[in-house]
Amino acid sequence: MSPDARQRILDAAASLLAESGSEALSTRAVAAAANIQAPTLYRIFGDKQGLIEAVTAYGFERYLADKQAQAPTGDPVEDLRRGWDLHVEFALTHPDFYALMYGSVRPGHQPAVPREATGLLVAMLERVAHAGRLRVPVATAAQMTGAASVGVALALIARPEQERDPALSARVREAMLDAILTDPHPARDGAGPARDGADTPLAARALALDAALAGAPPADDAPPAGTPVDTSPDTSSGGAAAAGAAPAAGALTAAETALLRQWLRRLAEGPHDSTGNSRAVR
Amino acid sequence: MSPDARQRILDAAASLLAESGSEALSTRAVAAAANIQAPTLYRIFGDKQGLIEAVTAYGFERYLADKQAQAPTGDPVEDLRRGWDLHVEFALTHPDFYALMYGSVRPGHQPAVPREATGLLVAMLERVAHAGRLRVPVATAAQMTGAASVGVALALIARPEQERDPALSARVREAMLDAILTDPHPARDGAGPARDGADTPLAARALALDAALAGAPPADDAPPAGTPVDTSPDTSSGGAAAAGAAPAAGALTAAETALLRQWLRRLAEGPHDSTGNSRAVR
DNA sequence: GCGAGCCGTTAGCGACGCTAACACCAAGCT
DNA sequence: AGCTTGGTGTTAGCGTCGCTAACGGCTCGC
Repeated sequence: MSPDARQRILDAAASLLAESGSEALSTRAVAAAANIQAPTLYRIFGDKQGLIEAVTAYGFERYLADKQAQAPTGDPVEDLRRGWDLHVEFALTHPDFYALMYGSVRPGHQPAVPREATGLLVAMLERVAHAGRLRVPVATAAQMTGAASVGVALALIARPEQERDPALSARVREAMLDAILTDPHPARDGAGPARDGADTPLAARALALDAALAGAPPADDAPPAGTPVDTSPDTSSGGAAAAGAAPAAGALTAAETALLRQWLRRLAEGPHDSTGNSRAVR
Repeated sequence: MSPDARQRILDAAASLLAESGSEALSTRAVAAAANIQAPTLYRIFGDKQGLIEAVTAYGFERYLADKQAQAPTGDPVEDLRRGWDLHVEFALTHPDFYALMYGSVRPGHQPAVPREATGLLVAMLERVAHAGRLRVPVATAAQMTGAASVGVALALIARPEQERDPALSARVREAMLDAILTDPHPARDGAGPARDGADTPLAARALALDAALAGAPPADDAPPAGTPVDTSPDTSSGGAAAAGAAPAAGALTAAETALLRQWLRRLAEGPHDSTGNSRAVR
């Protein structure tokens, strides 16, 4: 009677969500639409949150599979731009999915899809760093661009369609790129302030070396399943560098490489960290 | 028996929300805590969404009343900075309130508190524009900074407390200010970009960084004391650069810098593979 | 005095997330 | 073959939720 109940449930939930919004996504309605009973749903997904995470991940991956083929450009910065635009485009074309993924925040915990998307973002940024174009550490750039892009997407889908400023996303995107990249962009409106300080080459060089020490940039199609995403800013402390993954720096030991990379990131951060709260990097 | 039922309900709902999170905010629990019956609650607030908007507005205004006295500085840009920080600080000190205000997005409609907060933001930006410091329209700047600050606050709330990067907010804030403000920093002598190639091998990168470090005198052990404090972190650093002596590697001590440079030279002449640095990691 | 409107209370409706308990059925073991 | 075993489907129901109809007592203008 039911060849693949899980898939039927996911399809039913996805169409129910796309058509009637997240408020209509009840377990009863999904079970009725998938023509199964409630206990089967709970046996497969555990509880409603498990269903939600599964259906959001399902929709997200289906969208990525459609669009990911266009990703690889030669320029990693351009890839980063396209990643931003893809993110916002997904939010606008599937607002209910996006609201469920990013727009339902519970203070303690982060669901699965944003973490997965952060992995893709980190992979993109590692390629950018490998090209010597990043002037902040990859983790910092990932946090900044991730937070800003989510904020833009939520702001866009929160207001009615005709009130949305279509240029908002690109403006914030370029502002963030200006903040994390080294080079001034070649061809945009010439009003760019061209404010690369004399310190940026040092930071860029440190980060480029750090990226090289981390190993080759991840391949285009392979999402870094194994690469640890060091969310904590000051961390790593050897976990990444020392444990597995010894990079090609044969001249240094693993412990030395770990300490070296730590220093490189401190170099890239600059002499002092902004803001009154100077407890950023101890 | 009930001098002011509305106020009692609001207080009960606020404490219930602050203590037990948004999931415990049921109309039944609020009614029981306020010692009233369900129909009274619905007569006053209409439905649960009305209660939520009222209680979030209540908490937000109470917070604003506490902090708003410190607002007026002479500099409107500094006021804008404080407004940003106030926003993020509110999100971090009252995460459940904030999650209810900004973190529960329904694709069509925007609740009351964000609209009210946007009004304050627009007022601040109008003063900035009046001072001639804005280079984009006020509405544009409001959308950009509003979206980015909400994204930052939600990103900070979403992850556990010890994983939060305390500098993230300031970094994104300054990036947005750089994007919407006219440049107050005097243009410096623009040393050439001195970019290194896209795929420089590891040795070249090590040497490039070593050369950059050679220009900087080894920093003394107290970096922040001597360096002039600049409010704008990323961009400027004009004080340090204008001091002549190059981008001080203030993040590292003299001994660390020495050992770092030693390692860099070992990296440069070490047995790195001739095939290029494409060593797969995972 | 007296109808009119306001307010609190009781009781309950329909829907929700979730689960115990049982029926069935194919597969493996003695 | 007989029996156990484990997975699957089904029924029925528990406790809670948001929300509301209906009633009774209250004050108040007339």
